[in-house]
Amino acid sequence: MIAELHKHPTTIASRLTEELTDAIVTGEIAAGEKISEPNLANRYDVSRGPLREAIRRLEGRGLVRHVPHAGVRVVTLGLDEVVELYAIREALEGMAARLAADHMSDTEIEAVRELLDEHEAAVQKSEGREYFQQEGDLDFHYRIVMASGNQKLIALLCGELYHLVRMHRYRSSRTASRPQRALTEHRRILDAVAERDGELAELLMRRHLGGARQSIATQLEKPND
Amino acid sequence: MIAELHKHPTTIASRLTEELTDAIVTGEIAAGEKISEPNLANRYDVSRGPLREAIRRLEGRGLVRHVPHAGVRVVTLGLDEVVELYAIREALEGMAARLAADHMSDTEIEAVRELLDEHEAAVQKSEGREYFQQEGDLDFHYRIVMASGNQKLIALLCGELYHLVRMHRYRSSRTASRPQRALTEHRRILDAVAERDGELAELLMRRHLGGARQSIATQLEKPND
DNA sequence: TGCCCCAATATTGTCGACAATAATACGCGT
DNA sequence: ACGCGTATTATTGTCGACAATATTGGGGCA
Repeated sequence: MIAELHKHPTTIASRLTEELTDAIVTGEIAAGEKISEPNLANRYDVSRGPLREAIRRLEGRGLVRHVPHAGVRVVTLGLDEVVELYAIREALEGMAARLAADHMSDTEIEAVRELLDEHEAAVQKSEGREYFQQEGDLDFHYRIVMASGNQKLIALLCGELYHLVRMHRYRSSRTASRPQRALTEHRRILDAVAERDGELAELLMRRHLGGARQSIATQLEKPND
Repeated sequence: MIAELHKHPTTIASRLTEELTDAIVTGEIAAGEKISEPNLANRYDVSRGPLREAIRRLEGRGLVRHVPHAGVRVVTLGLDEVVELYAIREALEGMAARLAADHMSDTEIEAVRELLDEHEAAVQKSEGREYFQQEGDLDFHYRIVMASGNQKLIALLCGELYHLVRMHRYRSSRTASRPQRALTEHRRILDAVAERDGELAELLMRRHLGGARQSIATQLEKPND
């Protein structure tokens, strides 16, 4: 988010798309909230034209739901839907890990290793600061997916699904992060990638995400809160 | 496409989205072609406003690619990209088949069985009419995915990926359809679903799609055409 | 009193015109 | 004659106003 002071003369609709995406993910615009076009238009000081185009893109990212002549609402993202999301991550990122074992360069592997070291330090220092760990978790997954080499897969995960994952994390912040355990699993996955063992990498990634999914599914059972 | 004479007062942008999707998929609008807004606007006799919104949605479906201030182009869909696509289908539809084994109702299973019978008859009667078989193939996959019960999965496959698959099929029509073999594999998958054997259903689906992927990947090697 | 129909209001959908950027073509200089 | 800078043109991006639809509130009737 530090960039964008590049030279590229970006368009209002593009800028709005990112701003609104961030606003929805962080909860600045509440889940389930009805989006009023005139409202948002002068809130972001833009015309309705670019705003509507940005909204159409949010629609494609699955962040809002649109019904003709009735407006758009931010998705609610119930726990069951998050479970669905994690099931898909299991399949897709398992595949990504397998491919990454073949495509990831040695230097990139080393870079991710250092990234995990930073996460380790961050976790040990600030015990309760789960927020950073959460974002750090996605950082790792992001790297693995990028290394898969499958462009469509990258677009799917980074362009749509990860936004929803982040959205869920901002909502239920204190839910079973278990940073130490996650970190260990990340290291194991990376080790498998480094050894070019795609099968193992996939297995470990699926287990990693499957565990997270079950953890969420468990909360779903409980009356909770 | 027979519908739409329902009562629902649909919007121009929505109608355009479907029309343009179909036009791109069938090749009426050529792959790689630059889309001119004024051109298409009076070609479909609409204003540029709804047209732009429809284009944004096509963008989300991965059918066109947009660069600011330079317009949008229809995606090219090289063979390597199709291979990427099938790799994703392998992961996602494998998962769908496993879930379908748990969720598909007996009556729905029977319905799909009849669908396959129709396909069988169609294949045997009109030998060379591959087109129908191609669409029929997606019909089967569509049913399995719908039965998975995972809404996000359904949206991903039916809302984005299948359009691209159909697009590829319209381009390279006569490429190794092997309808008889595909039909047999479909039956085996459905049998596994009927026996509630999710693991086997997933395995068979992955093999089914993996075979198709390798078939395409082979064409990729050859100098071809 | 409660329900239904109708009018008033607000919001979404659509349009045509204007502004900004990129592509093109022409002319000038070397 | 060739290349480059500039003017022209066309296309994309943006805006404000109008039309169509849904929602809300009020009034009448059973």
